[in-house]
Amino acid sequence: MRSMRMKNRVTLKDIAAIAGVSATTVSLALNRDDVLTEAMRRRIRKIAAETGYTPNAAARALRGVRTKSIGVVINYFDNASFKTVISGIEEVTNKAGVTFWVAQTHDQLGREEAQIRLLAEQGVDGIILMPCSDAYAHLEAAAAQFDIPIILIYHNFGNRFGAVQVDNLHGATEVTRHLLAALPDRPLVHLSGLQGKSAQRTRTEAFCAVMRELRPGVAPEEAVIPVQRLTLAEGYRAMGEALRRHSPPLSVFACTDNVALGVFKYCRDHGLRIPEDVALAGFAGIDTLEDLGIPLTTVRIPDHALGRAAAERLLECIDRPEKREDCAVITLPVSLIIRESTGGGAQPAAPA
Amino acid sequence: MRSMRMKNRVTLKDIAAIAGVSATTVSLALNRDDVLTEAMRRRIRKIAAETGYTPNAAARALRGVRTKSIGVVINYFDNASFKTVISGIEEVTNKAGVTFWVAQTHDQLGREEAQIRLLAEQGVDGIILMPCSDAYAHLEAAAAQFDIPIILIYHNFGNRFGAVQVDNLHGATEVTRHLLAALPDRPLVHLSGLQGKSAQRTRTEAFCAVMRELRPGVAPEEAVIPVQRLTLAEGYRAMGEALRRHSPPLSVFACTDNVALGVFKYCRDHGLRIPEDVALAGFAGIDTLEDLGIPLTTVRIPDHALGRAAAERLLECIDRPEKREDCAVITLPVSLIIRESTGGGAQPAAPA
DNA sequence: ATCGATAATTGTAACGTTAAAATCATCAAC
DNA sequence: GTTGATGATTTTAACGTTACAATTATCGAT
Repeated sequence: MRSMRMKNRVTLKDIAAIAGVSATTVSLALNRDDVLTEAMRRRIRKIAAETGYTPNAAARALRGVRTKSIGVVINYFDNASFKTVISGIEEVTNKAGVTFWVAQTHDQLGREEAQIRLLAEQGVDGIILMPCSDAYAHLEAAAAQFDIPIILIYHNFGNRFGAVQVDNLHGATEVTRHLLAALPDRPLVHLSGLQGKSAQRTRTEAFCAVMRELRPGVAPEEAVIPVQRLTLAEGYRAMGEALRRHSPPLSVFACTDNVALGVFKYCRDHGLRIPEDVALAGFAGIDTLEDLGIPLTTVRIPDHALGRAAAERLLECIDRPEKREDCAVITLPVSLIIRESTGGGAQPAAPA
Repeated sequence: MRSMRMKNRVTLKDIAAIAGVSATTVSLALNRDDVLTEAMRRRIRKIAAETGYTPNAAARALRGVRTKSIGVVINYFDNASFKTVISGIEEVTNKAGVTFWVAQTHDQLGREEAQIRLLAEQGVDGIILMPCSDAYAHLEAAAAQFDIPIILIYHNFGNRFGAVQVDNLHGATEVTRHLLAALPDRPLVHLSGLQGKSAQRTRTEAFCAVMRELRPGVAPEEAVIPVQRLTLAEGYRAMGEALRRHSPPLSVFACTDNVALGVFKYCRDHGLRIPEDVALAGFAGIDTLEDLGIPLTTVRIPDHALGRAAAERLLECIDRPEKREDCAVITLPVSLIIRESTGGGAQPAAPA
């Protein structure tokens, strides 16, 4: 029993033989509701169910039919936003009977290109991509060659591709204003990500704009300390750098919660109190931090809604090819969450 | 230029036409090194590269050729182990030129079944599965119907499937012994996961065995407090339950780091000090906790090696079908990490 | 030059599905 | 009871690739 391998998947032809009809009839019975006799359709579907028939996706794809699958490409599987975006995507695709494949790029252009290509070769109907840089030539090539739509998330390339992002401008402006207002007497530095991607660039620019407005005495560039990657370790390193420029008390705006965690650790290791010695804010709230007792002021971004929006747009582009010309960039709102790392709820975000 | 969609992917036949040879020759040139003239092979490969040819995966799969892709199915994308297992898998598959698709089951049997089926239909050569229960009928069915191997991770179904797991018995025994030795005067409870899966069952059994040996006065069952899911919230709830049975000081062995985090939070919220009032140990170390300043005693499990081992075994089964009969369960060693949540490094694990 | 043997290349068929065209059945209307 | 029209079903062909059998080219030995 166990060793009996039924190597041969049951196929349309098999069912056709059992039912005494043609393969086409079986195909029609299984895929259409408007064409065969009710009785015939039911009879064939019953046989299909009993024999455990499953359509051969390869044959379908070869025939040029939708595979009802999409690809999702992100930088790292352990990106803090990943699980939430994915759940948003899943919500939409599940409802539409579409499955998705996930791949990671390690934030390397070569891998991004390879993964996109692989997904396309596997016959996905479209791709949701968190790009690792501003480069897009390979994306245009792939989209054209395989004739599939690509929707970007978190970043945008001007209006070259459809994209869903968050309001980095507003978020970073708010955080910066908050830090300056809450602790007007302290120097403020910004631990800033590499400027190769739109989201990071926008945050940094917003920071500089607010600084120019409210701290006219300081050259904003002086207050920007670059981190090479958005990691805890880099945040730790950059915080050391910051303290070489300013002695506490000090305010810090980290471009990412992950980077902010590096600052937390640095302070713990060096006996600096938050917020007394170092006021700290992050960005792109890791929502588990609160439960872990890490009260970080941050900007919460709507990862779930972003995933939903991206999936909805992609499915629309797949169904209606004319929609692919629409390269609008959707920007979702963000919200400032004030916690103890910047002095606690002293300044409510809005009157109750 | 941009609007020019070259709907037609270049195919073997196209290259054949350009080169003035047959499609078969092109296929040979691209896939084999031992059959054509060196010159011919080079000439054709050059054309293929220039035209941007990519093989049609669907056609290959239909022909019954390996797709060089495998499926990885886990419970949740935000499972703390996920990113590390995946990186282990990726290391092996990358080297072999194999890609993988990832899917999640939400720990629901129905979804597990559906995802496996979908992956199989897409033509993967094999599947690595973190099962959501002890049920395996659907797995045997899928493995037989699609003639693909399945390797389990983290859990095992006796010797019915090849599996790679960690030494839960040893790990749980060590933690329990450590807690009893470090704090001999306190009551000890175990927050225990649902017993439907082998890993959780083994941990609970190990706990009970040690208790029977070293605390003969207590019925081990009395010391077991079940959690319904392996979440922080459930850990929080269960901790309340524990404190209804025993007043502090108390020792707690949580079946999972996630559950232990719930205990941490409970203690923070209720003014209980760790380890003074509550000594706490977890399992399956979340390696970021240390950096976050959460000094949890735990059992570190080798997620990366586990991913590697599973991928290696799967690829072997794919290449050599006779290996599929080998349903051995590989058990990887674990290590006890002692931190402050059980009183710190007072008891070194082994003499230096 | 012719034959044999070996290497290089090609033609054919098939994988499972479905769009489109073709055939067949049914039945109302004259 | 033949005609037309409508609906149900089938035949044919094709998607791109590769295993296999068949063919053709090459070249050394006679």
